[in-house]
Amino acid sequence: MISLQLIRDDPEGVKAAVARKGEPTDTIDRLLAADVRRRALEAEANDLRAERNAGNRQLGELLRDRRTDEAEALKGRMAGLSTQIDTLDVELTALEAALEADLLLIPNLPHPSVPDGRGTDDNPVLRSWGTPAVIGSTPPHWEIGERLHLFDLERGAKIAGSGFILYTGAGARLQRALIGLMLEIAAGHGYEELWSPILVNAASARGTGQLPDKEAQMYVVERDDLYLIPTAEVPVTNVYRDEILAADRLPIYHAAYTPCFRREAGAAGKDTRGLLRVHQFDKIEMVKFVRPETSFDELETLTRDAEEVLEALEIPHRTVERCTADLGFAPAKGYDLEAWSPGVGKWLEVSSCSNYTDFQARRMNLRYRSGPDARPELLHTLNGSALGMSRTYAALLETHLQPDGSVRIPAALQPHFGADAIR
RNA sequence: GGAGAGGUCGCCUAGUGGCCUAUGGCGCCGCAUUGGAAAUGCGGUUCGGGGAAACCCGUCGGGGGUUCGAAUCCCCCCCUCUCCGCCA
Repeated sequence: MISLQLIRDDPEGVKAAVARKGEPTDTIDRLLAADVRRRALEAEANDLRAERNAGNRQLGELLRDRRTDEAEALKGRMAGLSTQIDTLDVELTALEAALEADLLLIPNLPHPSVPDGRGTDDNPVLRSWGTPAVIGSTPPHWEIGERLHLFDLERGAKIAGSGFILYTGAGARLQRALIGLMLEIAAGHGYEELWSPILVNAASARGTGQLPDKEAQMYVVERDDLYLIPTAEVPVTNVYRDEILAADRLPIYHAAYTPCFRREAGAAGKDTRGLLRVHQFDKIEMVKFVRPETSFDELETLTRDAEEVLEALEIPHRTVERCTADLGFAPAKGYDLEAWSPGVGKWLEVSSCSNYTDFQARRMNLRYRSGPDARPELLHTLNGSALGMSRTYAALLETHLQPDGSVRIPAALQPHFGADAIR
């Protein structure tokens, strides 16, 4: 959520920034009107409370002194005050709820450096690594996987449904090896490993911005009011929710492996073959908690850390900057890593690295204290995948398929996989 | 799932309807003392909202209720601990 103060101070600037993301701006005027009204009501209720507090103090003294008649008279007046306060409170509570609800719907403002655009086609390519193989030079990963018995899409669908992958034998081991390598690389960059819950409560889902914006994307365990995480970003970013961290603890880097669950509602038929778009996939997520003035530099190193995984896997890839239309609800700026899939003939998004500035921190009431006597301030949060597994897995199979039908295992992965090829 | 005990300002803790405008200790910060320190003494030390400020308001796990008035009484929920049951 963005700062209400900022909306008060510069409503037109906020509207312009929201409009750049293509999000509606009508909530902003409504919000400002509600804010004015709220503050007036609050001041009024505040004064009445001060009066009641003083009166009650006096009433206590009267009762102690056994001045019963005076006490009874005062009681009558106090009761009237409380009725007035209650009336104001009812309106105030409703107003605050509406204000909060509106505030939660306003996206984070894009950083001025974010390029304008209408969709993914407008994402500028910043850099690329490796030489993409010619389209059609290799079969798609689902054919490779079937021939080498790496995964079983039909039985996965039988067990859970379409989009739930059953990995088998060497295919399962490859999955585990990738997780091991990625966690090891993250550890090498100073990310402390976490192993977290993969169901979260509503407060956590709200904290990172999944609620209310992306509720339809999540699997919900209604009976227990829990949500299956769509990314480790949710549990890991919420680790310090409602805390005040000492500045000398910053920056904090965490990395976590988790399965991720996404309903992908509305995406049916769109790049869904094989491992391209699945309901459950594995991912290593890096999360950073940093001082505000460092967050954009931290985004650059975060992105580099993710790129290094693709380099270790020897997969040609490119880094694009997400334009305003593709940036997403909560980030202020972000990059995507796209691995080349010669079998599918597409660039596959395998990582998304974003700076959320204070957007998530404000929702989570997550602050830090710059010195012993300093006021708590919001810190900045970032996260990036390193990497999303199933598409990386697909690109890996297609990239390293050998003429003899085997798949070469890149050197960095061999210690984790325990062999130099899948035959 | 059942029974019980708890949740108070970083930590510990007092507090059974109005001198609670929340006690005391530890820790921390400042000042005094000192050549410097320790010890000692004095003062400060939750977080948030409003306000130029003085100051006012809220905040005792969360939400409701009773009352002129709730940390305190009642109801619901969450969390922690102990015991029992079930169980990977």
